[in-house]
Amino acid sequence: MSKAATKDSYHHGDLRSALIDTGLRLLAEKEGADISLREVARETGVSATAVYRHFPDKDALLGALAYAGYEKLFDAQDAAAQGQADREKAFRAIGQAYVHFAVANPDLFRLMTNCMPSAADVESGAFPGDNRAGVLLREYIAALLPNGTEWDRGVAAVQALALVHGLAQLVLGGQIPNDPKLIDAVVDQFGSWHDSQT
Amino acid sequence: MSKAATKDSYHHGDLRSALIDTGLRLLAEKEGADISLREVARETGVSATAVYRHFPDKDALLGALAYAGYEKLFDAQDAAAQGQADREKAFRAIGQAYVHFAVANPDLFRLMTNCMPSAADVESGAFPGDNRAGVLLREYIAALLPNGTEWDRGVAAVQALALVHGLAQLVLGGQIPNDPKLIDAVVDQFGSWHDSQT
DNA sequence: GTCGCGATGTTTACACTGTTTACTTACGCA
DNA sequence: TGCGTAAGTAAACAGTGTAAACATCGCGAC
Repeated sequence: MSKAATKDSYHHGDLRSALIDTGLRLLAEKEGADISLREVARETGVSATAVYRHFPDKDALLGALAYAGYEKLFDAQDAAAQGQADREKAFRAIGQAYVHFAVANPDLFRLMTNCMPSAADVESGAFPGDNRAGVLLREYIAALLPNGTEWDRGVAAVQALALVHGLAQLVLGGQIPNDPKLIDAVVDQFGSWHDSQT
Repeated sequence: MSKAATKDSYHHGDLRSALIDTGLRLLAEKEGADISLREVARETGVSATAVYRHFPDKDALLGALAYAGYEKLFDAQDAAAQGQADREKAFRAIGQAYVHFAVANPDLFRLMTNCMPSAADVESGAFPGDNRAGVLLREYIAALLPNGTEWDRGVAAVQALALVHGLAQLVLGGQIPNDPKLIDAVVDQFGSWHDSQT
């Protein structure tokens, strides 16, 4: 943002974020078709090789798009959790927000799952692992299983992640109808299972 | 199989299945890299355009590979269910077999999820929806929820699918350690949840 | 002020991809 | 025996990711 707004000059000003912006736009516009480095450059009004001044290769560009996608996802999850009365409802809202985000941004979400940060990435700080959703997940599970071992809590966390992620994937693939009531019911029942275990 | 074994002649004999074989082989060999039509043809010892006599385009070839993958997956699930004492254990074995298959064949599994048969495909008969795993899933859920409505059973089925599919995806992506004990525990606990609800 | 250097662009080129078109081969049936 | 057609080929085209060499601007040191 420091040297932006000089888009007509030889030097672009802030090409890196401009490329990310058009990348996100193309992902939102072109349903199903995957994105090409040259197209992102062309649509930004810049030569293809200019991209290489800001990203080592195409994967890095896609990774940056995925990163931006995760930030949008976390924002949506935060917003969904904000309005909830208690922690349990917030927890469920976060899970539902995950699926709804995937449905609303199918291509971006698919890209995100392809470039998903591994546990190593998060620990090394390359990805923002300290997002509010992750914190809430840990908090919620700790509260649900106060007497549970670390192992039990880990299993519960994995279950929550897998359920929500698999649900999103299946809805996107058309194996499960995109029915908000069904999605909410699946997530809600997962919560009540853990309730019944306390 | 009818006119095979004449691989040295101008006409290949059974090129279609030969292409599928090398496609599966390449998927198993090249970790992470995606497959190219030309490479499949080259590796089969045939020109690239010969592929088009058997598949309308690349997507169709990949679809055939995915189809073959599903058959292997269903076989693995059948085998896993076979040795189990009761239906409940068979149910869990099927779920675990799903994840283990994904871990053992990561690239094939990724391809399968990209070319996943939609509900419409299965109903139209394009994909074998009558696999033993699907039947067992329905049977098992019907037995678990004898008094449940159709809706309840649908929710339970979606939960089972989403949990197992999401688990496979997360393990493949490295977000969850590839720990068989963890995988089994996650699937097992899902079963005990439903047990506690009956 | 101006000068030069490094960051940021561009053009050109290469190997590779999926796909179309036109041509060739050989199998099976009349 | 001959021929139609299914099943192969080679050549060409547009598009891709990327490397190499060249051009342009911005900013700090003299």
